[in-house]
Amino acid sequence: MKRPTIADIAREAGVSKGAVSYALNGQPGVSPATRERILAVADRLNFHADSNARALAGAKARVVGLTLQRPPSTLGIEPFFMELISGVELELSRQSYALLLQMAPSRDEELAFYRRWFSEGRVDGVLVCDVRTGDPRIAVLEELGLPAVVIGPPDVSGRLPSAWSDDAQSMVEAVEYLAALGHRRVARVGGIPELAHTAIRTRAFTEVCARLSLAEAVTAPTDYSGESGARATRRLLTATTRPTAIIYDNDVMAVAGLTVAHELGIAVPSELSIVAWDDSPICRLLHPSLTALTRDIGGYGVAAARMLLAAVAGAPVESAHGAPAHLTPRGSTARHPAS
Amino acid sequence: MKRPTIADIAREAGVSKGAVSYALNGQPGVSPATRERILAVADRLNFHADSNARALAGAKARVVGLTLQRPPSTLGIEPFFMELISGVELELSRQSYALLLQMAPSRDEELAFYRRWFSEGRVDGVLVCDVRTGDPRIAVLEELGLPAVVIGPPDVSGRLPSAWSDDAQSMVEAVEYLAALGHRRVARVGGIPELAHTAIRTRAFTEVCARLSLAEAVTAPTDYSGESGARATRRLLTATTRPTAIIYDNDVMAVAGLTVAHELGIAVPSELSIVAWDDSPICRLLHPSLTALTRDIGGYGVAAARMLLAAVAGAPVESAHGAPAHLTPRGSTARHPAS
DNA sequence: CTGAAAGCGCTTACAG
DNA sequence: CTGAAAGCGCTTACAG
Repeated sequence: MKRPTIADIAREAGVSKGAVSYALNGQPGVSPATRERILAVADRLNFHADSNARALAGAKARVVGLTLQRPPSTLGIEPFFMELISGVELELSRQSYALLLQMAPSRDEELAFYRRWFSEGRVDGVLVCDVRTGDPRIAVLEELGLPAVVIGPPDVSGRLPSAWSDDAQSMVEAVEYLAALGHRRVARVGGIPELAHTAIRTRAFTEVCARLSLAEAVTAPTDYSGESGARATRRLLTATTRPTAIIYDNDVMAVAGLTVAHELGIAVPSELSIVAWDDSPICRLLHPSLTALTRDIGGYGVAAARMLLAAVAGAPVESAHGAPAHLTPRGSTARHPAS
Repeated sequence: MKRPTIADIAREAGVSKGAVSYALNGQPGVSPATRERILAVADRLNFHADSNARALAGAKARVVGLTLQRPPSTLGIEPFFMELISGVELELSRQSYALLLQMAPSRDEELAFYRRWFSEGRVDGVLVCDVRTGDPRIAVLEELGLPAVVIGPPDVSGRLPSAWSDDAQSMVEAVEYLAALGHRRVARVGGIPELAHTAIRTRAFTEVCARLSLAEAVTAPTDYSGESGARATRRLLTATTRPTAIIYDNDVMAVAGLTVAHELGIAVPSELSIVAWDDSPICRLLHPSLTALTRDIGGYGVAAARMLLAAVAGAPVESAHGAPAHLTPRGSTARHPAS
């Protein structure tokens, strides 16, 4: 099937190719009558400008890139990223942009993809996830001058704008809630320690526990997988003095934690309270349903995409703070000692 | 930052642009010595050919597209698709291809994306998911002549090659297993009825139940969400004669079903056996762990991507059958009446 | 084996 | 307001 070009349209409409381009892109330079005639022909021929030709001629590629670092063996993507991508897509579609998705086995390869995309002129900008302290990607992106938005805390995003919310505040809310329920030994099953937002949560957790004079605030590190969450929970619950409440850095691990408690014969919530950071349908479906720190993850995606497209368009873009995760109390938390 | 072009390389290496192109693409037309010199320069300048220019000049865009139909409100992507996408990416990366991911609110918009991608010259081919009987996308893709591979049963893929496995056989395996455990009233919480593979499973379920003289084989339709799975389970378990075993068309609904059973005070597996179609880490983590129909979803993605790239390269491609899902017995199934 | 040139389908100054 | 032309960075016949 032959695709129509602006030359076809120009011929049909009896104008020059330049006029067609101006009309199609809403640029001045053609009279309203001519414009309308051109658009009618384009519509009739079901014309869509070749994106390669447009990009080559200096217009935007109308594509942004997103890389996800994950070992090649890992199957699937965490719920967090699924929601994030949904949100990103929502905003991109709205502005007729497409998303190039790339899984990278390592941080180095992630960097290589950014460089390659830049060299190949494939993307107009990129989204950056899972930022670590001193993440080399920030400097490289700044150096390349490729528009980019960081989905993560602003203090590690360098001069790049970031979209995130205040994790420290949410952590304080969760711990204060547990303390108000009478818990004195609160533990945490944390995310990947190297990630910047994990560090922020850890610091906040330690500080608020100290401020409330709770027992030593233990954070068990994990890789975010259900398996590692289960292992960490087992270790915490079989220690000599076990915690009466555990905060999990994601919902997958909280589900695993609930199962481990069952398995050890520890009743939730009467003997153990559980809080999941990030809410998901499964938190509501379980029995007991999980108390969660709820946030609009898709909203992060929408915001980040919007900021990125603004940056691509050359507008000055500032970091945006979304609403912090807020506590949604459900059946997995209760007073301690349970009354 | 200025990106190097083949002109820069040609100048540095003291050859023509044509020679650079031939050398870079492994084409004949340059002597080994010249080729090596050119490649060395390209490497030193960290050169990557502009993909827009390449595609415009008639080479491949090195991008394939994948659309996912989902209502705009839906957050997240089902585990099945995450695994599938992981597999697709794995193979695409291997061949230096990128993936354009697009969520479409409706079937019509999905079609519009295919057409647009084709017109814009954005993709070399597309992957097609969630095929229905008489799906209009098949005919459109055949008409456009855009290389495409269907991830779904071959009997609805028209002349397009498909990657899938025999769902009927797996369904038979699951029902025979339950019958062997003594179950006579087996129900099913099925997926979206319009999808071709759902229809195949439903037919197989009905047939095998009849063959084994089991009670009327009821399939409750759902939209694959945990919520709809929970509702369907509640209905089945509160009917006058309730089933003693339920097969769920995905893991999310099986988890929801287990929770509903708990909630109604029906013990799993002693009073109710549960089988999940598609296995996932959560099936193993739950208590009891879920008996599942396990299949290599990522493998479908790998196979489909490989077939698509072969088709893009102009090779004849035949539909491929992967290994069918096989039963992985775990704690959620037992003899009935439980001994 | 190599070089010079046309052409892919656009966009965008530049003249009229 | 419009047309003719250059140019984006490649690939690929076509001559030498």
